[in-house]
Amino acid sequence: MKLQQLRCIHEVVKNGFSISKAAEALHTSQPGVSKQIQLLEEEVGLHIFIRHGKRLVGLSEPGQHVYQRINEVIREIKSIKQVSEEFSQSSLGVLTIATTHTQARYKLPSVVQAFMSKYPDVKLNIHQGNPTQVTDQVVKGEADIGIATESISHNDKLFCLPCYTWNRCLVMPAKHPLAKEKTVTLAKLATYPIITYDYAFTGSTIVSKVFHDAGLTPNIVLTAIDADVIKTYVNLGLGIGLIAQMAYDSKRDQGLVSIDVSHLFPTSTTYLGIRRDVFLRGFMYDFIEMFIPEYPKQVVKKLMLEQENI
Amino acid sequence: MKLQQLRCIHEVVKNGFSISKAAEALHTSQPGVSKQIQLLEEEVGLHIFIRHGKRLVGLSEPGQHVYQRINEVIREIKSIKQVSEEFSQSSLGVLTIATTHTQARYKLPSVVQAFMSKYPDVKLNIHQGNPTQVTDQVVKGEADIGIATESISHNDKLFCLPCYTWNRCLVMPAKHPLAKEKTVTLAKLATYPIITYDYAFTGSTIVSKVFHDAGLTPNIVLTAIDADVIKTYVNLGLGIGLIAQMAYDSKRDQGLVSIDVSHLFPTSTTYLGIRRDVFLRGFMYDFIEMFIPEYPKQVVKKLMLEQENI
DNA sequence: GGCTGTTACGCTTCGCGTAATCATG
DNA sequence: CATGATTACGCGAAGCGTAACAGCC
Repeated sequence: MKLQQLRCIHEVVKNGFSISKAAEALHTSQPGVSKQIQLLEEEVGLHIFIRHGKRLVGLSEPGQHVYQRINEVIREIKSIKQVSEEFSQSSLGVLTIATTHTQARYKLPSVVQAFMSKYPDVKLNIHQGNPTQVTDQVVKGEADIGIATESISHNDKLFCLPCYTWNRCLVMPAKHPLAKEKTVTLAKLATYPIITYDYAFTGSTIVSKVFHDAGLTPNIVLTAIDADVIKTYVNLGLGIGLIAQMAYDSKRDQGLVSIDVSHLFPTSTTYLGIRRDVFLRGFMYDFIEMFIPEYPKQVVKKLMLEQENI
Repeated sequence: MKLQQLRCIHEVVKNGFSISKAAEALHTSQPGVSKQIQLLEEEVGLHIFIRHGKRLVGLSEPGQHVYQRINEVIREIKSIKQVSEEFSQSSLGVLTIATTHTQARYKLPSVVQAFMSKYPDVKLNIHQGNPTQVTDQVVKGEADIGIATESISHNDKLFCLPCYTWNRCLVMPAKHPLAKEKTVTLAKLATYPIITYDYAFTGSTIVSKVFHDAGLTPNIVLTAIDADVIKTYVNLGLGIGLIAQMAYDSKRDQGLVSIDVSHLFPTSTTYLGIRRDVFLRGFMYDFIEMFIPEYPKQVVKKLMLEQENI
């Protein structure tokens, strides 16, 4: 068994079962990839891919198991390279952060700026997605650090640090009738058309649970992945926005007013998650400390060790 | 980077930093291994091994990190082969059980016998060790299944199933003064010389904790890894044995009497542990069911899935 | 017929084995 | 001087690229 064979399979799956694309990604020829896959399939004695004629269309059942392992192998290999980069004193490197729009837009910019000036040779990637995607990317090793709320802390493979707590607020045009009210109740809120995050009502998230427990059905007229889009539609008068507190800025969001609704919903906690078993480069620890000063390298290391064996 | 290079490093470390031994284990030549290691070290740009002259004597600090990753890679590769063996309908295979002497001697024999007659082509290995070693072997992938008490369930990487509960008993020669007592107290027990398991008093195990909490210091005169050895010395009159209930057999252990002391110690639970992220072959599920009929394949799978994301 | 994967073939490289050399205790 | 690691060298295999061929939509 050769590493190259595993890389081939990995890339083929990643590229939607296209051998040609995989070959390109691997900087090699199409026939080479084809051959390697066949060799591995021959060696393990089973078809990893499902083929329609000559075209690959999916993973066979054993193939799915094999692919899981291969993914882990590729991750570890990447990790080995990180170790080498770290110890060869190289200031070069890559840091990939997976996070939600709210973080990327309102919390990270200052941190990112500081980080980039301290580590000019580190390439910084920010992958955006909903909390589930963020968790996934970190688990798969596609991102080094994930920053998101709630669900990221529900995964065994991840080590999570609570960063800060926050709650929600409403945003609406200044002339909106609700803007004059002193206190908003859940019942009243449910009578207005609401625009909010699209993942807030998929699965059993906090917001949907609160309404459900109160026996109310909110009138969600529109959902979006990020607060900027939500605010845009709020400005158009399509509804009132239910967003994270930190996504409202009275200066920037002229024409909109915000009403705190932290009495209606439990506070949420934003977590930073990393894979437990991954090698962390110095600058990764540093990024964490820049983001949350309470967690310098030594503290993070200690916390991770403590969790390793209960 | 080549798999063979990783295998070389893995074997060299496993064989006490001997390139010659590693070469033998890999069925290849000494120079070949030497070369591959150099190539990898060159590629990652750092020395993985510490050398005294030409002899390898240990892992450098970066080397330790690298070695951890390599270990995982090797494990995954092994796992891929297991997948292939499983799906190619092969009845061939290897099942390695890590367990303590008590299990191996008193609980497993009937299970092993049944397993071997059902799967004559599966090679069965039993690794013996103390609970810590058992846990380690499963974590490292050197064993597929670990069966031990307590500490095995304290590891994040392992999925554990409670098997049964048990407690302790005393064994002593029939003519021993304590044999006439109706009930043994902890205080009285502490006045006699005791022979017990050697790991029962390392770390914060249940037995040592019970004595400590009572403000007593037991008089441990001798410790051994297994109950058979303990009983041998008890027979010689060197002390009374404190062993697991299931390790006493009134027929086999003629000349010894046992006194139940389950009122003095909390019950212990024996767990069966497997790595969460490993591929389990059909016969492995079957072994688990043979050992604990309450856990057939479907139940085990369901429990593992439930634990994956809380 | 355009896209995509497989087969064919030749070149180059790389891994591995043997033998010789070197360092160390 | 004996053990164990490195260097040297030659053979054979394997990976890869180009080109030609074959199945689908």
